[in-house]
Amino acid sequence: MSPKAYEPQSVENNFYKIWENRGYFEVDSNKAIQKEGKNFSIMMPPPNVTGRLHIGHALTFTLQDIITRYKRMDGFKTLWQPGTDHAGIATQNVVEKQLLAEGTTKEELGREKFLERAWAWKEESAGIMTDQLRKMGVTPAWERERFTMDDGLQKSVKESFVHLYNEGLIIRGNYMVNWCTHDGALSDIEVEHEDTDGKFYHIKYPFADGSGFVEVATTRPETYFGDTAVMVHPDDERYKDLVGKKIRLPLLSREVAIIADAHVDMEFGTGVVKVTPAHDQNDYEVGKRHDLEFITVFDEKGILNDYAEEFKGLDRLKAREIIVQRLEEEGFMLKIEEHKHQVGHCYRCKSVVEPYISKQWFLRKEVAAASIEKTNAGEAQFFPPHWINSYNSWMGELRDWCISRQLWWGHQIPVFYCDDCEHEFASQEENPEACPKCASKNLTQDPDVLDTWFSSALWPFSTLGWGNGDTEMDKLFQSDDMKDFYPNSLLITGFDILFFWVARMMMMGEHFNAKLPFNHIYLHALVRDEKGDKMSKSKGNVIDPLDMVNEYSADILRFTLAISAAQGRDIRMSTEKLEINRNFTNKLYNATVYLKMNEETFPDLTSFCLKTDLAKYMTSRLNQATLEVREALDNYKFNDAATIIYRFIWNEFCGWGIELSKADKNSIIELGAIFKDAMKLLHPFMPFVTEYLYHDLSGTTLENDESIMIKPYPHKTKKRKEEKTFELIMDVIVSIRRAKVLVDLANQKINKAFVKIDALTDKQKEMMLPFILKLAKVENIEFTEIKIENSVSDISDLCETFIPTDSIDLSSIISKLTKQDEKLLREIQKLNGMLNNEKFVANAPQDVLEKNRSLLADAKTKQKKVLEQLSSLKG
RNA sequence: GCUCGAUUAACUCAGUGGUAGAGUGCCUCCAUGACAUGGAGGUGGUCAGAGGUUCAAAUCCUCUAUCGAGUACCA
Repeated sequence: MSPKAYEPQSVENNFYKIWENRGYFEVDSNKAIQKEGKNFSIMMPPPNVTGRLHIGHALTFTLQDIITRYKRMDGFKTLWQPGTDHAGIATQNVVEKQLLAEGTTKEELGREKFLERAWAWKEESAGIMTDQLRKMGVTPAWERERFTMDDGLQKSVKESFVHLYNEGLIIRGNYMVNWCTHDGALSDIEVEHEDTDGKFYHIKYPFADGSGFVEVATTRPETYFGDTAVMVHPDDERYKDLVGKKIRLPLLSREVAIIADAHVDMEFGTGVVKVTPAHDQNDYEVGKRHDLEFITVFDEKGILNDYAEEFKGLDRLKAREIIVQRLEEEGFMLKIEEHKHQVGHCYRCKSVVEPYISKQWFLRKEVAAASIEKTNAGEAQFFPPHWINSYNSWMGELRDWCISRQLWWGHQIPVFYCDDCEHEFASQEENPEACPKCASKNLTQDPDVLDTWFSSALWPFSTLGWGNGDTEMDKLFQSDDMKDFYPNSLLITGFDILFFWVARMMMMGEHFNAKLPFNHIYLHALVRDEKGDKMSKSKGNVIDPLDMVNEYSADILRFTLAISAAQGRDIRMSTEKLEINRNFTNKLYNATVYLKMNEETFPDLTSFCLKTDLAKYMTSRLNQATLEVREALDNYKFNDAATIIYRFIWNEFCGWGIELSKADKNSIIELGAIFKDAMKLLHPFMPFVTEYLYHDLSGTTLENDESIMIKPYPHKTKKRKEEKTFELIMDVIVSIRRAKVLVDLANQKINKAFVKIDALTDKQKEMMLPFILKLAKVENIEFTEIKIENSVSDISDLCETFIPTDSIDLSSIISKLTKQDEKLLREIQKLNGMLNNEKFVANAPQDVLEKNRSLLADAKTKQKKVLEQLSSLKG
């Protein structure tokens, strides 16, 4: 006995295991339907091995799976490459926290032991993540799962690094970088600028000769120990004579000169600016222009050094208040203003980021030139297209990318220093034997690791074996992979990592393969809560996708995300939407129940010729839906594709197809075949329920038969001539139902109705009749060419219908209408009485007056309609 | 500051030159043999505002308003 409703929990896990065990997710699972030369590849954006899947993952992987399943069914040799990312800073922080909880630190453990811990954590976390992905029903080629630090990918990172190093595109130098006192050097985009309420400190900078002072304003007074000049604008009349004069820094014995530099904005502040070349990006440039001294005043942890004299040993931020207090005591503080400005924070640990001079490795921006050109020449296409603007504006102002990180977890930089001759060289070997210059065996590897995004940037081709050597060849990748799958057909990811990841893949992919890594780049938006707020742990409005899978089903979550995924628009997630789509799965299930009530099993649509007019009509509509779904999917309009299927199944197939079949039982077996094809259309969106119902209708089981997921996706057939007649049938039925409502006979069977349609053939009439009788609930239909008197009528788009009033008992309707008329008359009289009363009009509040007037108008309109109906019924 | 996006029915949103759409809600009716997680019929919109182009504008152009995002910068 079938259960009353579809039970996803008992289906989903079981089906997934069968699919995976049968290798359906792997490249050649659809060999039987593959067509020569049709290849499709897409790389999974590797989730970080730091935790659990969130709703954004659910969206991105759902969309990727929809396209993958579609392409696989459509005969493409399909690769969806899975994997996880080592996520340097984030993962190291997670492991450090674990150590902290155990009362130890990574320094106590040592680098080697720490890395063992990190690897153990990685194994655990990656396992959790991929299990969660399986719950979503997604189908990447799991046998090829990669990790950004596995053996092969370590090799490809070294390969690319050594290559770029030898080309002079990777350089090392002392530059001003973004420095996090917790996480070390960061790239420009790893700094989040936030509006902050700060203070503007106006400090007295006295002339060294005691002849007065200038007023200098700063937001970071703790940096003044590193001042090596004071500057004014060369055209500033106020300060022209001061240039060249000496300043004695407050509380210090050090003297600095006043210089002129056009960088100064005369309008802002006092027009006099302190210059701290070692702690400010602009001052750094000024320092170089004027050959100033670069004085660093705090160490890598942010602790003030000797230059801060009495404040030495304090954290630079904690010291600020103390310094300000001292300046006040000594009379150097002129005033303190409230000041809104932007302060950079570390995107991982939220510490205040400092501009800091440090020796780091950089990838020179020149590496991106060709990729920018090719993108603009149209070699890769963005969806939605406006993203190319953001891409260009960022690429256009690209700066050298700081790629070294002061971490242990990651790809250690493959550069070695000779302890004897100081020669520096890059090597792919793990432990090079000797210095290539002096043959010394005393070599030291650079202790830093590479920015995580460096290895991610190689992902579209490193996973295809590029630079892997023969590590795991034939298992994780094949020798033809680069030929078959590069460039990747498509990238799907969130717009928030356009710069972090997409841009970097573009430059690296182009540099190493002379082709951009993607043909299409689809950037999806953010998932928000039902009020449109961003989800965050602190707000407590996070929706856990796994909870949704358990509460509803993977199918329902996936369909909800897909039908909401309009290009370039954020998605508002709500339980209401999930419920709507749960109702949809219920509809699918009950349609199947109906079909099976009438037939035991149903053939495939392609295996026989349709006989009934209804099935021919429905197949024509299915064809239209198929056309539109394919068009939508080919353009990554997931919401449109899902909507088209939803409407076809609910409104057309269930709303009309099933209802009409009640007048022609011979059509049911054919409708079942059509429904099975609709399940194929829907399969990429709702893989489980479609698999279940497909087999249920076929009289097979997944256990004993082939899956729907490697059957051909429906193709367009042709539009059928039956559509026209069925449009008439439906119009007549709706028209008669409307007319019945007029005489209060909705849902009741009536004896007779007339239908007036111009130019109808006898054959059409014959085809139409049984459907109209059944669905309009009429005993007799007569086609007419003239208007019928003594009847209620309905004028529709394609027809006019008449229900004769002589054949039905009108007395109850007439008495009901008469009563209504009497009641309305009393109401009108009462309102008229009030409104004709001068005293009432003069004294009643305006709103009461208006309300009564509008009530009167409504009552009059209603009465008019009632009287019209009465007179038409009385004939 | 610059760039991009959004503004369409009560709500959530589709709709890139050709008679304004869907789902939900709302109103009226219905326990009818797939489904009340449902069915039937209906109500509901100066497409943010103002100009312009066009035979024709929600759609293209210009400006304005409001909201959102990114990015740069003021020491």
